[in-house]
Amino acid sequence: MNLTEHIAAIPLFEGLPNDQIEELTDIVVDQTFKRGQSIFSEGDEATGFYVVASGKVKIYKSSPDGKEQILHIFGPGEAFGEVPMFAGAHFPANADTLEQSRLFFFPRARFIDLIKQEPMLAMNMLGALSRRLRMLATLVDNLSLKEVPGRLAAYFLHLSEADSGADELELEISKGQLASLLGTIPETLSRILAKMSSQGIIAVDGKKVTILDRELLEELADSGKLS
Amino acid sequence: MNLTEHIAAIPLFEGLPNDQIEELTDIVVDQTFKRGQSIFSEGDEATGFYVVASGKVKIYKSSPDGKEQILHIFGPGEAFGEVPMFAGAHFPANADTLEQSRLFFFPRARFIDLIKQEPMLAMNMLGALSRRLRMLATLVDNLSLKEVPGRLAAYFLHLSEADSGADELELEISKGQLASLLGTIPETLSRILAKMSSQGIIAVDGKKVTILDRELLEELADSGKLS
DNA sequence: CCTCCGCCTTGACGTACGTCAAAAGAACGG
DNA sequence: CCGTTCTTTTGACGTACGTCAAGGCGGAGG
Repeated sequence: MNLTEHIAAIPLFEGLPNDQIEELTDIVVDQTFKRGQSIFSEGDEATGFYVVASGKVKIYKSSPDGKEQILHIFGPGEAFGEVPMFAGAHFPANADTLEQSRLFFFPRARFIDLIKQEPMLAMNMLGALSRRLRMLATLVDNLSLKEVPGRLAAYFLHLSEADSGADELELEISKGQLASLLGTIPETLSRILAKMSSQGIIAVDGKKVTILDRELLEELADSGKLS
Repeated sequence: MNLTEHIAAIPLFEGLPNDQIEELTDIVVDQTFKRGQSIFSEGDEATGFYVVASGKVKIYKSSPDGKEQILHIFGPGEAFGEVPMFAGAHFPANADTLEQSRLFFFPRARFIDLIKQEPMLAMNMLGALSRRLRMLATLVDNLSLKEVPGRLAAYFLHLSEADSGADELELEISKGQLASLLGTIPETLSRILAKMSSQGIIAVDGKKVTILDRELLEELADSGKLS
């Protein structure tokens, strides 16, 4: 698979005419990052945005005392860092790789030119941002209206859905990362996993989680309590 | 001021050629809502989006047991409800008026046609969504990394900035609403306001808040503690 | 095979904040 | 001017979850 084919396969660029894909290929910068590397930090000037070709990237905010809240985790085909392209010149959060990753970088000015020419591209970008907004809205919802067991239950159900309703889930991130994504800390997550196991709602084996009682899990996700 | 002038004054439509403004005027629906009325609810099918002409609107999520978390409060000139236009067919949150409000409604299909013709409109929409995304990101940040006093301090500083650094602030929403916006409850907010007053950081008189010690307030906003 | 070093788990403990309850102001209509 | 209702305040109390600290466990490397 050559570069042009990679680009054409990115969902964000779906439905674009071939000459636009070519133009994108012309302006893209192909970059490789090692595991745990910083891609950009909050406040950095944004000169363009990224698409994940392979690997995983976390977007997060961190507090002065080192705690961090993960906002998103992006995998292959997903774009990040577009916000400052349209809203301002600096990144509103940090981005690190979670594993070795290949990223496509699109420089700001040349990309904006393309958008202005191609309405389809603009529509795709609008769609991407809207979905992002929707995810953040549910994150806020979870953080403020549910306690940790509820968030965790919702997360498992979300994973299950993404895997067409499967009962066996594979965590793709470490439990520490998961804790940060849920707005808590590893210790708390660990305790809750133990509790949910002991109640027969799920079974945990390393990174493999099996849903045993979907009913209870759903109840929990709807703000039910773990007794 | 006639309808066309109103429309032309909306930031979202800034820089559009006159014929596009005319087209917008053709498709807009002018609506009036009383205080406390529901505009749409989470899950409702979205047939278009809104712009606030006058009044105030809150966007919020609510939990089964009646608690609510406000995501945004929009005033004159601001748009809301665009997300499902691009990401799906239903609204991801609820919208209620906070006071009597006049809203412009733009039907989905006809508006999308306009976007496809006019890149400037697309760019404006992208800018609006990006700014929204940025706000939500800081909300998540605050909710998970700061305790309530820190969030409140950050909110006051934000208000002050919006008023070019003034020390006298006017709360435009009730304290109950403010509590919900900060992800807490009126009781807690009340106690913290009392504490901040007694420490001479601020003075509170009804809806008027005066910043007495900006230094301390900034320290607090950066995750400092209230002793 | 053993050691080192992340990651995960478990326990004891403190506290910020939510809940429940009651009362005092404000706001509003008759 | 007074009842009704909503908002805000204050107090007593419970608890989910964060902090601190000490092991277990498994992989990587010598």
